[in-house]
Amino acid sequence: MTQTDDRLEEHPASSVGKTPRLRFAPSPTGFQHIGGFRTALFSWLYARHTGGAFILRIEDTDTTRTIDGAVEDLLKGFAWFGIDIDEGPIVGGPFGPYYQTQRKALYQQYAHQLIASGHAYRCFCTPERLAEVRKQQEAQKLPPRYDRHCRYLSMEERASNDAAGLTWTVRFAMPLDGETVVHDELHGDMVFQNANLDDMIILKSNGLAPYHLAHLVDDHLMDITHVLRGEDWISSAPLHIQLYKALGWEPPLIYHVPNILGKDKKKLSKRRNAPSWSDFQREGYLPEAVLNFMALLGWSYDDKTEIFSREELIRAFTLDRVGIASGIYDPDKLLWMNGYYIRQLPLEELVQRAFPYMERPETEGGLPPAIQRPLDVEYTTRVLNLEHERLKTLGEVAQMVSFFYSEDIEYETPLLIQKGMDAEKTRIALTHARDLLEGVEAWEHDVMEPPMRALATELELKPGQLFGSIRVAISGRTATPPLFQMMEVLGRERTMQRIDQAIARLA
RNA sequence: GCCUCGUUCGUCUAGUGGCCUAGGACGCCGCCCUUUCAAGGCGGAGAUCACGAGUUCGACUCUCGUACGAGGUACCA
Repeated sequence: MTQTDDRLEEHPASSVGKTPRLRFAPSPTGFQHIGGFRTALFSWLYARHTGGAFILRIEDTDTTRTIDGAVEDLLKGFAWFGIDIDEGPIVGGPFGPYYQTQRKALYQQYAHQLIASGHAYRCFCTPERLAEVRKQQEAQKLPPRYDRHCRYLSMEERASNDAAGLTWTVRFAMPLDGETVVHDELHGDMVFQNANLDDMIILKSNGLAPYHLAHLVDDHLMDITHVLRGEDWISSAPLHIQLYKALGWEPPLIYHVPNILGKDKKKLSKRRNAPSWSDFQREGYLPEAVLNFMALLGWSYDDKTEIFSREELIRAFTLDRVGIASGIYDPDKLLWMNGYYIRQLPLEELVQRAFPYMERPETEGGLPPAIQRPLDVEYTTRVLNLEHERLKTLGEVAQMVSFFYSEDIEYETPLLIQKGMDAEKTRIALTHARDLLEGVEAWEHDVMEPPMRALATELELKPGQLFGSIRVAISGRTATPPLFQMMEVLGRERTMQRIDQAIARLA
């Protein structure tokens, strides 16, 4: 037998050569962070790359932790990123339902099948007893594991427990010796000694299945070919392999993708250190930029390309280029990439996309107050044209352009006085500038600039000294777009008014 | 503690035995452009490829060990 044949045998026929079907299966216990979306993105990209299907399944079997609105938030996030779902809640599909709580009977059926075949058993231990066992094991520095008490119960004992009305769970009877090999497409073979493995619960006393059984039954029934999940699942993979074996099913191809870590090098967590998709949206990140950034977290195309549109990503994405080492999420690089994407936006589109951020009420998100509404599209286009390459997020737009819209600008008077100047010299310089501008025939930046430069020379000032004062006078700040373009957009009347106000301040 | 996975510039990464005196990007620094701030251009610092053995004519690339980090160790996913 050739080596190729061996590999084929390792890889179940059910998953090789078939149209790929990949799923993302989150539990609705909170918002989904960038790490979760990244894993979903890889599955989606591969499905789109191959013409396969992307399925969303909600793993809501832990009813105590389910949070209202989590699924809606997730769906909105997918929509924001442009990740479309072929089968799942709302869209439906031939393998539904796509909520695990609605598939309860299925898990029970297979749990009982496993009991019947001797691969699982009923466990009557109370949580109290389990806690006690664990405590003792810890005291003896033994690995905490179920002591398999109920695995060896006699028929009579089970009958009497039933008669006493004791509740029970179902546990998987792990092989006591030998080893389990988990074949992972990214990591290769991972070998586990069965003696180190636990008899895990595969059916809870409330009749619902925990992840281990539920996801596996669903993946099989939904004909999933490739399973991508976080590497934090590696340690339970041998259980899953044994489960597949006991059920007589071929496992799908398994890919444990690296986790995304926070600055603290800990796994990104919903409650601790991870932003949600809506945080990015609120702060004015472009979904295509965040998508591009996420794709590069644990995947790379080559040694230089890193800007990918959604379509380019689909074309370029393959699973063999997914990495195995977890990486730290770097907000600085995302910020840079977002600025890059903003700069690439056609001006009209920037205006359109920046509008919501300029119009939003000041109470929202603790961001700067809205500027006067309704906004004039033509005027705003001219304003944003000047700020375009200065923007890193859309969220900072309102703040940056506010002086173009408000009648009263605020600043500290000393800001007007440039290096090497004093109040009187500044006042005189501004007065000269005022008079010159008054007589300018066309209010256009390239018309105003030459005489103003000449004025600076005449007054024996450096351009920066004269222009710096005017800059503060008309904007109230020291960092702005180019002065004369700013004046042109601001208009003659307002510019003159502000210079007059500055002169008055210095008097 | 035990089990498992991982380890290339601060960060994301390229690299599959000789193309590597290790390439790109973000960030950082400098110069140029310039009325400010950006953007852009150019250049720089920054990795003894975690460490130690071994295999080999030759190792970032293969093997083993060690260290460190992370994940798991629930009737959570």
